[in-house]
Amino acid sequence: MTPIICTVDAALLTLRDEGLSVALLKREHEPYKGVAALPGGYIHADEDLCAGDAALRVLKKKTGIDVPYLEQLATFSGPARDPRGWSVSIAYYALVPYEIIARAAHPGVQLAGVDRLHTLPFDHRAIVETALERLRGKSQYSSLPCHLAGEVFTLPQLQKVYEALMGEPLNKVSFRRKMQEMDAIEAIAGEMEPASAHRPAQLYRLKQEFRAQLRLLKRGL
Amino acid sequence: MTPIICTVDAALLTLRDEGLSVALLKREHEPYKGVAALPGGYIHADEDLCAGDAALRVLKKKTGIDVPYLEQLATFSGPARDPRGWSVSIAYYALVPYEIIARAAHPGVQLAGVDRLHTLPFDHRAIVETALERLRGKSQYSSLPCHLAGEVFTLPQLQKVYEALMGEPLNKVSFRRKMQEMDAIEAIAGEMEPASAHRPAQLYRLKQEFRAQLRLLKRGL
DNA sequence: ATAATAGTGTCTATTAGACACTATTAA
DNA sequence: TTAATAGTGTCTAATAGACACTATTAT
Repeated sequence: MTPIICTVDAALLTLRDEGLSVALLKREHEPYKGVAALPGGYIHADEDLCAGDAALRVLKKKTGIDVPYLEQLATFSGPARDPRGWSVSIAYYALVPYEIIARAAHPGVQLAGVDRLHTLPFDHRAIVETALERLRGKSQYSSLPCHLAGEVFTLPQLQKVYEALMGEPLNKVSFRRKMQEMDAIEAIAGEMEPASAHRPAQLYRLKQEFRAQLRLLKRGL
Repeated sequence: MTPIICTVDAALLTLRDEGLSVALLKREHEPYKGVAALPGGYIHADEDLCAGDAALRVLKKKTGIDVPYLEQLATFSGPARDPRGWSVSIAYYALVPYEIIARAAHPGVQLAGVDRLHTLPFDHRAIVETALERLRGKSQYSSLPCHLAGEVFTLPQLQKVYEALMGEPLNKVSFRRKMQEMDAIEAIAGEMEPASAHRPAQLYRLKQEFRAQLRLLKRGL
């Protein structure tokens, strides 16, 4: 009896001007050697303390990035998804502000717009779709999108992030009321865009205690 | 290098008068032989088409029940959760109307109220807690609780199910408006409780198309 | 001053909840 | 008829959105 193959895969998502994008890497080994795919790899039973650690290790090794937000997505499994045999992939998604990718990503990391994805090997397409569903769903009623907005951000910037994820414009007054009610971000003394010909916006950051845990709204946006 | 142990575990949840309960079974083998635990077992690479199939197979075999609603919960993993070695458990939760359990469950199936759980082996406690969080969270804005309400049910019964899950009384008018807006259940010609000394209630059932897929509300209950 | 965007006050529309009323059954 | 619960109409409260206004910057 051949053992089951245990791997992790991660959809590393970021928001650029071109829209939401996912990080792809050319595979170094068979199967699908040379094909762009999600970063992934075997669980190392001798060093990983859980599958999430394996995902962090793989992401750091293959993309160069210490991802600030990682969440388990779902586990994909079956006899046919990997040509090597019956396999389990514990899939994660990571949210990373684009500024971190621009600064730290390995040269081989490609960003592909999620709305015009080429075919991906294995069931990586399904993993990306599931990640988008999760991200868009949780954006309706949580602080999750803050993780795409950068270390510090203004409310107009954050609103644009939410709008990009929800796919529709939001009311400015309502958005600000909701952000206040959510109580997940805090103003920083100091302002931004002093080089711009208009009133500068207040800077905010995600409160420390909500970097790992989400803050939920009683009623959505 | 020892291979990673791949298993599935399931929290089979049902709603009785005593409240939300989870199905436990005395373990037939080591480790923890004789201890009450969640139904679970190895993935069988030669017969299971995915981990969800393994969960259905294990539940049918060990509890006697063909569960009508099964959803993947999360995957638990690590070197210490199982004394046999580095292991992965793909955890599921099942929702089953109590009438089905009363009719079909094997004699060995115990139901334990989730609010006064004894210690459970492995990380089964964490699995149950995660299932409850998921169930209660989704109950706020989806048709999920309908799966605990039986094959056919009345609106007052369904409201009691939602109230049990949300832990608070709901406004009758608002609840009915939301159920109508959700459009996941349909009235059945015929009525119920003709043996009762009051006006009989209209019977409803979950629409066919929402047995496998959830229906979501734009704004929660 | 003007242009540009940030931020807020306030009115209106929508949605949720309270409450009371009618409906239908058995005894 | 009464008692009991189902189901609904309608008023009030709470929430969300529209819109306009003030604020602050560079030119």
